[in-house]
Amino acid sequence: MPHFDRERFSLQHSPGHLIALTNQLKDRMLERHLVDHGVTAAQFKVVLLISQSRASTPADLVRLLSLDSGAMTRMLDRLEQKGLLTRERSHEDRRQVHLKLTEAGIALGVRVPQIAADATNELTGCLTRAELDEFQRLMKKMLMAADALPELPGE
Amino acid sequence: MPHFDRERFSLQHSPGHLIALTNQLKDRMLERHLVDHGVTAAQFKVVLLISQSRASTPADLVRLLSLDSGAMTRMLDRLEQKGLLTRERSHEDRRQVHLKLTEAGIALGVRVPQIAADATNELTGCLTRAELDEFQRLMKKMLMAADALPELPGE
DNA sequence: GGGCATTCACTGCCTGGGCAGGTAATTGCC
DNA sequence: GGCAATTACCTGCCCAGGCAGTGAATGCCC
Repeated sequence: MPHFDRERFSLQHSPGHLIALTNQLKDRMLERHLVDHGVTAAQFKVVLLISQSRASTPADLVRLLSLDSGAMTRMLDRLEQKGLLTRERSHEDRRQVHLKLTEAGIALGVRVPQIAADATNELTGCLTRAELDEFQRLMKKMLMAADALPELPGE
Repeated sequence: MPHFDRERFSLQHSPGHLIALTNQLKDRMLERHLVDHGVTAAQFKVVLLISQSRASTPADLVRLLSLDSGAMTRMLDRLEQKGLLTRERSHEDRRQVHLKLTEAGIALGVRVPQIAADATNELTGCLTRAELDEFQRLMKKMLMAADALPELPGE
């Protein structure tokens, strides 16, 4: 039996809109914590993944972040522009581009987990541990049902 | 006691990234249901709110959707361009612009609740009723804690 | 009633994502 | 070995949101 029907549909109470608002709130909080470090919420994800050695090419990032390849190219343009990383064509596979953080990028990468943890705590601080666990479980359930959860290599 | 700290922070398992992925999935599903009707997920919200008489000016929409005023101007440009609505300067308050759906806009507005319900059911179909209720409750809790839930006039 | 703050809609400029198409390199298959 | 399919990255063209600043209209308050 479906949860919603035509008569009862109200945007304000729909899960979809709540998700959009929650996502917006999360980004705002994260941006606020990041503003002094000169990067945006979107850029921080890239720096974090490279810093944690989870990604070393644009294709890695596209897979991990479920983003478009074209968007990633431009994102890396901006990060390169800011002097946070460098691109270098791979020798083994000349299609690939190797990403390496600069010194500034490494320094930022060290700070970034604490910033992300702070922002996440600010968002979820009003929830109990059990509520937070359930919240994450439900999102994973929906993502897995739609096969939209990128699997993690080496885990 | 905070939920997260620097050492344990992994983007893939963080609530923030799960929210982003869930939001992305929701938009993809909604776009797929809407593509035959010639509007995007963002545009459908505007048509729905005007159709349900919850908004009649750009300022209403900005409040209800928690969007930027400049973004709304451009959104309305596109919808006007598509022939879904018209703008008319208010006579009582000449700062305001009254929004009115055209016939095509009204026709779309009739269909849109069913489409939204279908898309929402597709997203949440894997949850039980209790899980869905809890999911919505938790999001409202976070939004209210941050005062980021637009209150609904007349409810 | 005049002066001032606020509201409303809009504009320019930026970041950001999706899609389609293009090119080069690699892989796989016969 | 050669050819087709795939992969990786990039580009142009969209839609979309945030921020800052503008100008006009309104409300407020003395």
